Amino acid sequence: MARTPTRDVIMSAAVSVAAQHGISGSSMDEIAEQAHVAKGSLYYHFPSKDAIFENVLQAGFDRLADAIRDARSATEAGAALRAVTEATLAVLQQNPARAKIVVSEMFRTDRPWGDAIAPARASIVVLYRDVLRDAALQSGGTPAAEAITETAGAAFFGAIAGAGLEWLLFHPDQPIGAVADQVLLLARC
Amino acid sequence: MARTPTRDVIMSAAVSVAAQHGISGSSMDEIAEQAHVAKGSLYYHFPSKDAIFENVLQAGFDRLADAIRDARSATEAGAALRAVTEATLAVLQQNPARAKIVVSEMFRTDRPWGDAIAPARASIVVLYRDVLRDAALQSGGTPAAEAITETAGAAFFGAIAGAGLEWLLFHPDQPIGAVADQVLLLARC
DNA sequence: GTCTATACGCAGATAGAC
DNA sequence: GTCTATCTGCGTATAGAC
Repeated sequence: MARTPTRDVIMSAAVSVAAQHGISGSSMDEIAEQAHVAKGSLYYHFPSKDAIFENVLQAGFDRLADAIRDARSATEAGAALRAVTEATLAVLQQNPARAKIVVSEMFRTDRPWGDAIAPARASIVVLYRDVLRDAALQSGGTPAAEAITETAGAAFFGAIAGAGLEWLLFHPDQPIGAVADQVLLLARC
Repeated sequence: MARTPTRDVIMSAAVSVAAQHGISGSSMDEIAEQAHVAKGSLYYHFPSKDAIFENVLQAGFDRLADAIRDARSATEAGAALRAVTEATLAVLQQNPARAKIVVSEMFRTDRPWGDAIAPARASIVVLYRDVLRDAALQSGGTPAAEAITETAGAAFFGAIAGAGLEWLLFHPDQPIGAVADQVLLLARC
């Protein structure tokens, strides 16, 4: 079996540690231990602790964006809302540790790496907004697509994230479809 | 004017500092500076840093729960969904610094004070669930109220929180009613 | 590329005067 | 109740051998 590059091992370890203690609460000592490398080696692959988590978040946002795009394009228009919801939940489920970090960093603007990841973050909100716009057009144009803003996109993301974390943290035995039902239930009240 | 008790000054300062740097990133030195007291005085009013934030979060959760209950009971059944949404947004807007902390701690289970605030957190999710159940009964019993679980409550909270933070952080000029519209738009797609 | 050893500052917490 | 002074450990980051 091909050996995983040390750089990736370090990033995985960082995700795992940060899921437990938060990013600020994660020490380079613990990341090194979890990655089975010496602390000094971390600084060969990354210039600083901040750089590690900048890369972690960038990768997490990119993966989420890819999942949304895939679900949106691989689905007939009428079912896009459910497809995107389930695709997002699947990404969260696939790596719950990373999910906790990505979700909790989605609305933090005060990080050293804030400027670097802002575009990736913003594009995710826009993607969710566009999915909602598609659905509005599909259902006869009410509300008007232009009336749907990034704020609604953030609400959609928040709904999936809230349900997803409740699921993974407190009711992990629920099937993913049932969780999606609870999210989409907001769309029917 | 009556002087604010030092204990409250410290808690306000802690909120303000944590909104900028996160809880782990907040130092007792900076909290003391912001509160205009010496660091030693913090330890007269609280036994530890953790204790300060346990109290901050408990108070934040309690205030949110009160707002939800008030909005729910002061409204005729048909408008409860909007009333609760706007009431929640108003709480966030009234103290954005506290809002950031409360929202970001809603789905963290790994804190020293986790057990202490878990009941308050859980009761908020249940409150949102019950508001959704009310709305389902109101609109003719579809879906069945029993089919609406805490997961939907968490989704509802997440939707409001996501929209609210997007609003306060990136589009603070929007009127609160417009933000509520974007949240409730999820309910109409 | 990976290691060990170490420099250096900062954070949480305590002691004790006033 | 509030202050100043101080202890102590931990955390990031660097130096340099292998």
